[in-house]
Amino acid sequence: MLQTLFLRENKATVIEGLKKRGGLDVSERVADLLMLDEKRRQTQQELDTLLARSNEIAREVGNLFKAGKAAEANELKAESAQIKDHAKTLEEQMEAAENEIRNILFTIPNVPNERIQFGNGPDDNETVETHGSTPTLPASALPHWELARKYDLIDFELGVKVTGAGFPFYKGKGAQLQRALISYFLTRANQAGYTEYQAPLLVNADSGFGTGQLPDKEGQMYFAPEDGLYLIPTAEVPITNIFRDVILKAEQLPVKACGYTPCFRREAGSYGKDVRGLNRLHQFDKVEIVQIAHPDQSYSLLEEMRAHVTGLLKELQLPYRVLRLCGGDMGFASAFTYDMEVFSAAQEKWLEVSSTSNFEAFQANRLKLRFREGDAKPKLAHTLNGSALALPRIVAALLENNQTPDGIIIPEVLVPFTGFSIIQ
RNA sequence: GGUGAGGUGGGUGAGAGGCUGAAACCAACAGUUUGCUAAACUGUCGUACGGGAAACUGUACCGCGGGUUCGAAUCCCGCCCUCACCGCCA
Repeated sequence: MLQTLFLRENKATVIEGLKKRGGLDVSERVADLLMLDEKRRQTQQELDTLLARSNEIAREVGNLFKAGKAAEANELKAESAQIKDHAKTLEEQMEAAENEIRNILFTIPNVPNERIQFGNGPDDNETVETHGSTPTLPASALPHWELARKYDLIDFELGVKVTGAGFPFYKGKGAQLQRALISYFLTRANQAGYTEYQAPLLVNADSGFGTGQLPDKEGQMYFAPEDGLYLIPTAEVPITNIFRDVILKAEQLPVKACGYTPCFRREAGSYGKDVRGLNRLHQFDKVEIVQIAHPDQSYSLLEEMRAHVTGLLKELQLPYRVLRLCGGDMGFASAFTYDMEVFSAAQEKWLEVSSTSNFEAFQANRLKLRFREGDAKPKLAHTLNGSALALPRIVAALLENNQTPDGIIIPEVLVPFTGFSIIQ
């Protein structure tokens, strides 16, 4: 959520910047909002004056009663009654204006950073880095869902029986490979200075609101109505919300946190396309890295996070590319996003395995996540997060790219975690 | 699930209709003292939204929402949450 004050002072920049999101035009909404804001401030001034008078009367009445001048006190009471009526009207107006302002703010996405290009969608993203060569597989090569069956690693049908589509069982070496990847990712995040958390998998509405899943994208989350709790779609939600309503000291920045969680996504409406095998699931595992940063540092830290993620991909010896998303393909809250994709050789497809973003102050504004320098007024911090990494598509690429007539070769860095070097 | 207690500033915790944005203590920060550290002493020490060039100043906020009253942290009603004990259980 953008700040009203920021909007007031940077109206033109905001409107221009948002056009990069596929030509989005917010000029009308912003104009409405600023008008409401103007009205809100006027109303507040009026109301404050009124309440100040009311407080004054209350004090006088008290003094008069003490002095035994009941008659004079009763006169003042009459004035107070009038003020009260008027104040109530003004309060209602204030509240109405505030609500309208908030409702408009909810519809305005974050302003893309100046380095972000105009674009309408995925086709306009720029590749900023590629690494590794795509392996050429023999004609007999299999897609990962067939390899998973051949080596008895993943059972999709069993998942359907027990839960439903998109909830696979991992089995034997398949399950062990999952555990190894999680452990490897966490170990590397720890080494990079991220404090590990094991977070709740259900969160309350305040948290969903804090990171921006609510009020808009509630259809994406599983919901337990009895308890009013949401299953997390990513560890970003519980981990970032640790810092909701927190004022940090500037010296504490950057705060680096990480965590492994299963992620639950309803993926409503995405059936039928690219959903085979591990490509898109309702439940999947992911290690997430999060940073809370000083605004001056957030972009250098974003590069650090990108290097962390690509470092993992290099170690896993997966061919990858890094995309800088264009305005039209970026998430609602993001100001700058890198997507990391690995090449899945049998499907001959690039699969997104990480999305690493700087939200600048957009999320922090909702979270009321601030920092203080010296004894200055608190300022909003910047938040960043990235997958490091999401498992299923990594597994898909590993299985496909590393298949040999003898079996599936486990990358060397993983062997200490799996305890085996080949799946046969 | 049952019963009871309670939600006040970074923490502990007082306040029980006006003098309370809130005592005291702890923590934190700045300074004095000191060969250094510590101790001691002094001072500062909530947030938001307004007004103001600034100094400063107005309003709101004591879990949340209503109500009573000239006046509510304090009284009344509803809700939420936390804790303790019992029951059940990983």
